[in-house]
Formats: sequence, C-alpha cells, structure tokens
Amino acid sequence: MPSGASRTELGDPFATIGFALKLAQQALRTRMDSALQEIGLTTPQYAVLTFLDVEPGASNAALARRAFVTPQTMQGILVALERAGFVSRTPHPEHGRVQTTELTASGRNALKAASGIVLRAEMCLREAAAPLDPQVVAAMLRRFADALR
Amino acid sequence: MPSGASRTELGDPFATIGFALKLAQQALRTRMDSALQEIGLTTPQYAVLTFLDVEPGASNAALARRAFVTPQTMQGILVALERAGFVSRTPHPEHGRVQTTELTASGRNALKAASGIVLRAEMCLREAAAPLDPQVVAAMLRRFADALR
DNA sequence: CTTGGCATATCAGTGCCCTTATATTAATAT
DNA sequence: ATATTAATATAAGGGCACTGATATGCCAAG
Repeated sequence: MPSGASRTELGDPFATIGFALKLAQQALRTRMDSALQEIGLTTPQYAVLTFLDVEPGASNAALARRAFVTPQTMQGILVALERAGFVSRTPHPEHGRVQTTELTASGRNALKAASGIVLRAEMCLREAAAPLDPQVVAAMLRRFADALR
Repeated sequence: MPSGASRTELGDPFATIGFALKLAQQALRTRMDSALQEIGLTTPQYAVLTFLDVEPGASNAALARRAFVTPQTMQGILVALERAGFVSRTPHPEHGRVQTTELTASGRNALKAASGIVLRAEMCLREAAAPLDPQVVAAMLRRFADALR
C-alpha cells in the first residue's frame, strides 16, 4: 500500500500543497524582484503602481484593502514609492485626514517598463500549469485564499 | 470577444496566476501563524522543527538548504528557537565551525501539538482543490518553482 | 452641541527574507 | 607547506508583513 500510512499523517513535506505553495510563491517573488530591481521596483511596489493606474487618487486605506494588507504595511510601501519619486501624495481637499496618492510621470514610465517583465513571468507560470487550464488554476488559488478564511 | 483584448495584456490582476498565488500563500501564512501562535510558534519555525525531527543534529547551513532560504535567514530563526527553548545548539565535535542543532523535549512537544493544526490547514487546501487531484496540484506548484528558475 | 463610533493615517516593535560583508575553519591544489 | 577555494557562522541593513497603540477627522445619535 504505497499510498501512505494513514489519513492523519502528512508524510513528506514536499508532497503537501501547503509547502509547495510556499515554494512557488517564494520563487515567483524572487524572480519578480530580481527582474524588477533593474527599474528600481519591488514586487509589492509594482502591484501598488498597477492599482494606482486604474484608480488614481486612491487613499492609503483603499490601496491596503485592494492588496489585502494592513494600512500599516501599505503605508511603508507608499513612503518608499514617494521617496523614489514614483508617486505623489497630497492631502484630500475635503477630507482632512485622507492622503490621496497619484502616479508621477516617472511612476507611469516605471509601470510601463515593468509590465513586460511581469507578463513574461505570468507566461512562465501558465506554461508550467499545463495541461491544466490557467484560468482553472487561478480560480483554484483564489478558492485556497477563501477556504483559509 | 470576451476572452480578452490581446495576449500581451494582463487584464484584471485577480485573473492572473501570479496574483492569485500571492493571495493564497498570504492566506495560508496568516492562518498558520494565528493558529500556531497559541503554542508559541511561527510558520517558518514549525517548518524547521519538522526538519530537525527527521534530521537531528543538522547544521544551520543544511537547514537553510532544505528550506530554500539563505543561511542568514535560518540563523535568525534558529536564534529565536533557541531563545524560546525549542532547540539546543552545540558545537560540532569534529568540525570546529559547525553548530549542530537538536530538538529539546519542549521542542518535541511543540511539534506534536502543531502537527494537528497544520494537518487541518492542509485538509482545507485539499478540499478547496476539488475537483482537482491534490497530488496533481502539488506537482504543478513544484513545477511553478522550477519554471521560475 | 456633544459624545460615541468609525475610518484614516502614522509610529513603534517583531519576524522573516533578502543582499552584502566579515571572519573562521575545512578541503584542495600547487 | 603554503596558498587558494569552499563552506560555515554571524553581523548589518533594507523591504514587507503583522500586531498594538495613538491621534485626528467625519458623521450620526442622543
């Protein structure tokens, strides 16, 4: 019976979905970071620029909700992006507390330069997913996030 | 033609494998951390205890290779585990530079208590993978890591 | 109007992961 | 035997993610 001793044991860590998930995400992050560093971006920074491209003037809190991170985390990323000149933050004209964020010209250039890099990584993943349908795989991964709460 | 404008655009980030991969791993990490904190462990610390259980006396460098992190990262985890009393580190009797690491009794207890928590999370993932075969999914995720270099 | 509740922004601390750099020891080549 | 190379351990610094705490502004209920 080579299928395993029992259902209550995890056997080889490499055989678990959890461990493989961690390795895959780690590899993606490393790959993206090393490719994006040529244009002065990290992976989370690229994601934020993407969000700002479709939703200019978003607040820190709005960006945090969209990226599923805490406002504190997003705050750090925005401070770094502002220091690098990729975004500008200005107080909201009506809501005194809110800081609105927009892409600068430099930020738009960086985003454009980054899109090719990210597209190549995504194509790598879709090829490695074969023979599974990439859309089916993406849907399953989103189910993972939901299933874990 | 609702299937997308062109093959060179990424459309909705949520539709990409890369973004979904990040969300799934983030959810897993959060779930594991919050469940494991009751027994004083983080997710990476649990992984290291697992490795030490099957390979007692491993060195920092060996553990780092096994977990696919840098020796510096593993060093930090081991220092935390030693401070918490879950492992003990002693100089190797023959190799002057090497520090061998072993589980303490407390470490073994923590590992035992953690295994149930981790098993439940893995079962969540396997159910959410349906109708895909969990083993097929795990294999695909390992291909992701390889495909990205 | 004042108070309570909610959203927002930001500071401080912790952990993990990376890169770069330094020092020591082991193994190997000359 | 000495020099080089490889492996190990460790420190320092940066980025990202979390929790907790603090301060401010908005708004609705009393």
